Amino acid sequence: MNDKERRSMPLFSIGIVMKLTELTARQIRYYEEHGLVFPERTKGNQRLFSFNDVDRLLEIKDLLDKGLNLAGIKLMVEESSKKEKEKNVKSKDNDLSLKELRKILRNELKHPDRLGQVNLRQGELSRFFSNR
Amino acid sequence: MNDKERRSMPLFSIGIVMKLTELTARQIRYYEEHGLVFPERTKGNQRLFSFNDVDRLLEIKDLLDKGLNLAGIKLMVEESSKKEKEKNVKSKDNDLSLKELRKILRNELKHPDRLGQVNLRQGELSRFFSNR
DNA sequence: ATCGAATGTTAGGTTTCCTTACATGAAGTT
DNA sequence: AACTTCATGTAAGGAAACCTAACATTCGAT
Repeated sequence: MNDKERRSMPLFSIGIVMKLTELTARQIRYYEEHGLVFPERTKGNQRLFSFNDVDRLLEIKDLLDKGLNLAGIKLMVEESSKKEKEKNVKSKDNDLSLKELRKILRNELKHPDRLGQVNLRQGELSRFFSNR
Repeated sequence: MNDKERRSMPLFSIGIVMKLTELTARQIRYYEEHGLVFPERTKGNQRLFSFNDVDRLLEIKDLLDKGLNLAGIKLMVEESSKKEKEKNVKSKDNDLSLKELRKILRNELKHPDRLGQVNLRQGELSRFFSNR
């Protein structure tokens, strides 16, 4: 499993995504309805979002805050997705990066500090897991 | 938000964790009952697992496969958690690592390849997000 | 004043998860 | 062989989270 797969893996329920993005369920569904995100579904038809999806939602939120309307945002996110794709084509395989990554990720903790409901600060997850 | 927080963040429903770990719900709950993992809970009392929790479950599964019983496993995972903690104490703050991480994570994809149900290969997530 | 875009809200139904309790298979004990 | 114990399966009843569809509201633009 490489980075690409990892980031497109359906992991999060809509409830979690709400907390991560501080968007309402209504908003998220509305954006999907208008072709801005494409979460997977469980067998029971419930939405499952990937890191990429969350990234995209954060980007959407960002643009909304800046006054864009959905039509404009749609163009923007499609655009930035294309760019990413190109980058991907040009960039080498990421198995090497993975090794580095592991090396970097050599620190650990133990007891979750009872964070409970972390409201992700705008763009934090995005910046980490994504690449705009 | 640093790496540590990110990894202890309650994100995954038990359903997802089942797929990630290939453990049954019964098993996961049983391990919790016996003090091997400590997932958070939603307001409605549903379990929410972090990356660390998933890591730990993968480690447990590993040890089970090797014939250990829960008592032994409990000792092991407690041990390895302690080690992680020590490492953490010694290691510098990871905001620097974060910068490197971002640099490394400069590749993207677009359309999830309809993976649907990825059964995480044993230890893959673990190796990526954790550090044993 | 009207319209459309974005979001809120509500209702009814389905899926997922919860706990509790009892059942079962495999291993070890007596 | 009968008994235990451990790890897991399974079933029941209920609660939480999610679903779609429909209607309501807000607000900026015409």
